[in-house]
Amino acid sequence: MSGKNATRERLLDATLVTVAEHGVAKASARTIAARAEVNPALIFYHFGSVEDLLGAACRRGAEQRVATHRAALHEVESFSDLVDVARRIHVTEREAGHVAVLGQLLAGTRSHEALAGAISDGLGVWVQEVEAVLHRVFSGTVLSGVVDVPGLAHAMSAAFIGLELYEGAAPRGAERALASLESLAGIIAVIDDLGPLERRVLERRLRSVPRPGPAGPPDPAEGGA
Amino acid sequence: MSGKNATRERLLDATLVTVAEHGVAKASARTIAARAEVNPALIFYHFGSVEDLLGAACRRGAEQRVATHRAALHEVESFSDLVDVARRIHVTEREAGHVAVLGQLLAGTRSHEALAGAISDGLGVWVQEVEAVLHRVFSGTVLSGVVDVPGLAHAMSAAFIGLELYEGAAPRGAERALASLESLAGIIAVIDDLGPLERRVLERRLRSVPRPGPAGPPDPAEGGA
DNA sequence: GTCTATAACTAGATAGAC
DNA sequence: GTCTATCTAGTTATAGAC
Repeated sequence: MSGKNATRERLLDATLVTVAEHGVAKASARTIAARAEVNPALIFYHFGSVEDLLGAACRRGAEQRVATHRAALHEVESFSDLVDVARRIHVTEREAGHVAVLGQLLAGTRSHEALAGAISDGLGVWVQEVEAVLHRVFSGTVLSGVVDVPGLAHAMSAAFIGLELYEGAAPRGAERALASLESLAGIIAVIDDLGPLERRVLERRLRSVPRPGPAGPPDPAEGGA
Repeated sequence: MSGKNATRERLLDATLVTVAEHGVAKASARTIAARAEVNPALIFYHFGSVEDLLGAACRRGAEQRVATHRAALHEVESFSDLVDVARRIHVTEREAGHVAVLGQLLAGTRSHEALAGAISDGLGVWVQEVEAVLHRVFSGTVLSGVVDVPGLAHAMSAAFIGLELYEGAAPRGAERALASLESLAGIIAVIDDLGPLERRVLERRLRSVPRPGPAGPPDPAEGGA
């Protein structure tokens, strides 16, 4: 596993770094190859096209980043914990621009439609992890069964990516956005810590809220993995 | 005001359409000029560079889209209304990809850093509108004063842009994300409709939640307009 | 004020040498 | 399996005609 794999790995890593640092617009065969210190033609030899390389790097990157934070995510037990971990992930990934890679590729999908599948898969890795966390966070609370957890996992993942892109243009605004989530976490904590009496009242009232329906079929692209 | 302005307008409109339909990657001087049925050189004559044209189109587009939905936003009186309007905006803008333009340019910022100012301004137009709506929605509720409204306006705007980008790769996922917000709106409605007794209890408990601090300085870029 | 012609460069992709 | 040389097409931008 020296020759071929080494070049492949170098190219995949170089792609992620290039997209993270300079955006998908500058992620050409030449710039990526230069960063990998490899001949540009090898991109087409190993991956067929720049687009396919981007797709492969996307899946790899999502796995890598989620793996980095999986331990922290597994320790989340409350919504406050979640906001806390979100902030730490934000800080960790901000500098390197790792999460923004998904945003970059998401934007690139409009011109390179074949990327959609890879991106959907990459996003799925995050969504799945977030969903598991949310299930844990809401189980046993008054909100269990009322909140559409899988849907919320999608919403939070999309929102986080929006935030990471936002960061690039208006860091102060992104910071304030994240800070506001902390006040939300505080509110949810209060609701969750109500006494048994108030809790009973709230539970009864919440029955009027329409329950989330079944999931429905997934996106065509994200079926695979 | 026939000649010059007509060409300028044509170019601005063509830019928005091109970015919305094919993404910022395909928004070259040639493709934009072709869509405007104008000579590519006129872009450099009127705007100096493609980047500056993108910036000008961004500000214009933000104003245009917010103006389209301003009336609906002004009628929002509750969180359920807001989710409802958000969904209608989503449906209206989805096809044309108008909101995703901001996402596209946000992604483009990493390679064209001079764009940051224009994008921050464009985002500011949305954030300001959302902030006004949120103030109205939360005023008089138990959550008034507890929620960091300006921060939340930033967060919701960023989240919405993330969602519109998401739509491009995984429409089904974006749909589920939006649907989950409706269950959240239902929960907030319940909390807001509590009887005076429970309301009093909740209010007292919420005092323990740290109040949002003052705003702090805005982003360097979004100071101007 | 408007546009043509063109320069200087970079893109993706391939054929074929080694 | 790896890389050089090269082709075609598309990129920004400008100089100068009208």
